[in-house]
Amino acid sequence: MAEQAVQLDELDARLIELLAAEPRIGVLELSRRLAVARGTVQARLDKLTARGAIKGFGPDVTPAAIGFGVMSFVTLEISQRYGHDAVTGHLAEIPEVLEAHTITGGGDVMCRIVARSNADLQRVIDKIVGYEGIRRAHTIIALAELIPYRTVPLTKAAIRM
Amino acid sequence: MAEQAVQLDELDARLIELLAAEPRIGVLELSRRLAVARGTVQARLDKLTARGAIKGFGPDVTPAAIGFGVMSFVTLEISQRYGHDAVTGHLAEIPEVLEAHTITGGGDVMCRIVARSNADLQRVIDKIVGYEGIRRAHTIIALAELIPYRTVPLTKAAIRM
DNA sequence: TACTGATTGCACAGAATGACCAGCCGGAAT
DNA sequence: ATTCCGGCTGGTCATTCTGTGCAATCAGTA
Repeated sequence: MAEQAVQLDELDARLIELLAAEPRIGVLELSRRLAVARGTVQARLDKLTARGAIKGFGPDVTPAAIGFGVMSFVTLEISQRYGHDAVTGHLAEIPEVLEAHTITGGGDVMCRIVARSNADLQRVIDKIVGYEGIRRAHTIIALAELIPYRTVPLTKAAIRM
Repeated sequence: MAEQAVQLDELDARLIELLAAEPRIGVLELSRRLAVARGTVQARLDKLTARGAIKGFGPDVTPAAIGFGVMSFVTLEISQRYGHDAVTGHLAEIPEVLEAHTITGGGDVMCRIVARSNADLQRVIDKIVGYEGIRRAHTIIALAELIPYRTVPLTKAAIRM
């Protein structure tokens, strides 16, 4: 967690934006589009990835496109006796759990779940709550995606701190 | 939204897994690791991206690493008079809004918000609710990331439908 | 002025890419 | 059984990109 907040400049932001728009283009092409030397692009990219600003370039899998059309947010209430670690271990074993966070407020853990259908969602939730450490689950189904996950606007907002 | 659920096979799953683990390796290296012909890897990748199973290979920006260390889920209650479109437009203009979904249950819209600090979160929320179409906001702050966003386990679960 | 860090332009060898093609294989249809 | 077909293989080709190193330039700072 030793992440020092990286201060981006305008070139970094444009670099990320370009990369987000056309991820398969290489360093050379990037340097041409940005009108800077190739070495500069390489240095910037190395720095951004080294400092953690760019985690990676993983393939963005669309769950809906591989059969998991139902997405939902599930809030869990966990027994105090069981630590978060145990619950995390349990959730990590369920592939339909895409992410999980501890949260403030009524619930203790918020996780994002996908399933093949509403009926299948029931199965997944049963799998989640079928663990002693979890007392109850509150399910919210996502009906439509208004804004798909994005970070490009954020990088632009980050250039002058 | 013409996404036909793509049926993955075991090679697809291994391909995605490898790509997720080491995103910068090329097609040739992939073919070596998977012990298949290079053309096969190219064909598979083309098919997966063409059918939408892989949305892209965008740079995964870590908001926390560029100064936005606070993450939260905000549930919005919107006025019925204003359509979702108007609200979407408003939210889309706020860079700190990383994604948004319409949902079932008490709220109407769930969105993911980041901010530089708790104080800054207040500013962002004010910006969100400073719009007529939005009546109130319910904020849940994410304290710790138990499971970072992942899809690899899901691809494995998808191979036999 | 001297120093440091970043950027530039250039060069090189090695490697990967996209594009082909002929051959092979298993399953499905005839 | 025979034919057809899609997918996979292994190979080649010219082109392009990558990683690397280097000297020179430039801006900001000590």
